[in-house]
Amino acid sequence: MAAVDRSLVANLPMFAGLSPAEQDGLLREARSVRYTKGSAVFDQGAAADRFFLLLHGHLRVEKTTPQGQQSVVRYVSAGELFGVAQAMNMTHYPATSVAAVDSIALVWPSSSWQRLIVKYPTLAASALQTVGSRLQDTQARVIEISNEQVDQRVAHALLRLAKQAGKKVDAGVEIDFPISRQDIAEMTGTTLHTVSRILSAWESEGLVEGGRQRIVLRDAHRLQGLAEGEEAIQVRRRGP
Amino acid sequence: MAAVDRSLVANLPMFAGLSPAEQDGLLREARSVRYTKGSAVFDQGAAADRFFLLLHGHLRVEKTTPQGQQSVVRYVSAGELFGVAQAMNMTHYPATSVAAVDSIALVWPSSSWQRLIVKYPTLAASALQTVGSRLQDTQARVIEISNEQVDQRVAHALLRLAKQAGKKVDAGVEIDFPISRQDIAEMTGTTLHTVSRILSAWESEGLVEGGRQRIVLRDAHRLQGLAEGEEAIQVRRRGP
DNA sequence: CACGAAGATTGCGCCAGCGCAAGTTCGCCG
DNA sequence: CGGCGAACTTGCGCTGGCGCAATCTTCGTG
Repeated sequence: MAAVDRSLVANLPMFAGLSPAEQDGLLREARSVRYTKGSAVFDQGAAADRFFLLLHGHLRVEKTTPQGQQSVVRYVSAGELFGVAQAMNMTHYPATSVAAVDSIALVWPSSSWQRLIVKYPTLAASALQTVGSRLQDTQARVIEISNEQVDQRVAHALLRLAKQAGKKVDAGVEIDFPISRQDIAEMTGTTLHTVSRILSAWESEGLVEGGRQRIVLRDAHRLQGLAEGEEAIQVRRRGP
Repeated sequence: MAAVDRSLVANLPMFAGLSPAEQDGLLREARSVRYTKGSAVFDQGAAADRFFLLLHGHLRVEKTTPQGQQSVVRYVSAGELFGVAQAMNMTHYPATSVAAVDSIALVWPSSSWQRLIVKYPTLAASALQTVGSRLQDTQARVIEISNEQVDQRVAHALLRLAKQAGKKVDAGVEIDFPISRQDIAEMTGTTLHTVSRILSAWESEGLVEGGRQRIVLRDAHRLQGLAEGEEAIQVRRRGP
């Protein structure tokens, strides 16, 4: 747990409004922790005694119902605040966060939150903005799931993932962490089987390229079209 | 636009941490505005130049996609902050708010937000909490829509509405504002037809009592059971 | 290098719930 | 008080996509 270097965070919006001295002050209260792929940063229902800033890696946030149904709520990318349950007056984490790849996060004790937001008002603003944009995303998802066909939703999900964690490769844009068909199903409110069928179809059309826990978008533009409701290139009906 | 009496708001959590003098100070910057049933408090896409506290009434918040699909995002009840888009760094309102009944709200200019949260830190905390619990609700909805059957979702929606805006009447608990089958359909991601069928079935079982834009829950307990996945009392299959 | 386990694919049958369409009731307004 | 429109109800047929189940592929591990 060496001191965290300012340069790692100085260009994040959250730190932008702070002087170097303030940045150091805020960092001094944090520890830096590594999480290996597959390990949980915190579990749904656990006491919300810490909050985090992801420095490196990707997390999958998932929620399980009392009946055992699981859903992927979102993915967290580097630079994002997360685990701020305490700030919303919740005593326990509402979901589980799992490292999708080896990751590093800054960790503060929740008990410092009140004191810190007084000292560094940017923090409250950042939190509000983080939570706000998450709310927007989630509402967008509700509307998608309510109004769109499964293939449109999968297209939307892939495009969003690519935007958030896309890495340019020869073949197109690859999603930069391992993600299974099951994960995509849980993001889009469908089943692993249906996702698999859809991706297979798209693969044979050259829209995407799949692999085990791997997806490359080869034609983001046509996917965008699908997401917006254009008919897939498919069995053509007999015309009049 | 008479001065707002402190007594109207003193018992709201948002004002609880403030001295009477501070309460007055905050109120002095607000105007009180009436909205007649059916009128819009603000429109989706409009500049977010004001934020609000609902004093009396109920609002329906709805969102329309570019393709024209509409969804009911939530209902706002008295005592809640709303229209705080500006606080999340959004320049425009992401949804439309319509008065479901004649309503009264306190209105502050968004431009004062920054100054006010410095002067009254409770305000930032309230906003964060408001947005946070909204996020929780919305995520819960995603999971419901993803994993539950339509009748379960409708049951959940009714129970939530009753909890939030239920009025005790002889026959049970009535939802305290006009709400159409269409509205419920838009909340649960289904069609008006399906909602109508479900409510008719429930009515004939004595679970609810309906009317034009009116719903009374007669047996919240059994509805709760349905919401949690118990089989409806229905055509019994031949046993083995 | 062989094996096991997790992930992915694919065929088949079925049904919840949507779309369409026709009718009914309610409440309001002239 | 009568007529109109909005809200609601209901029947019918069709289909998207789910559930099940069997098989294949890939990767990690001993």
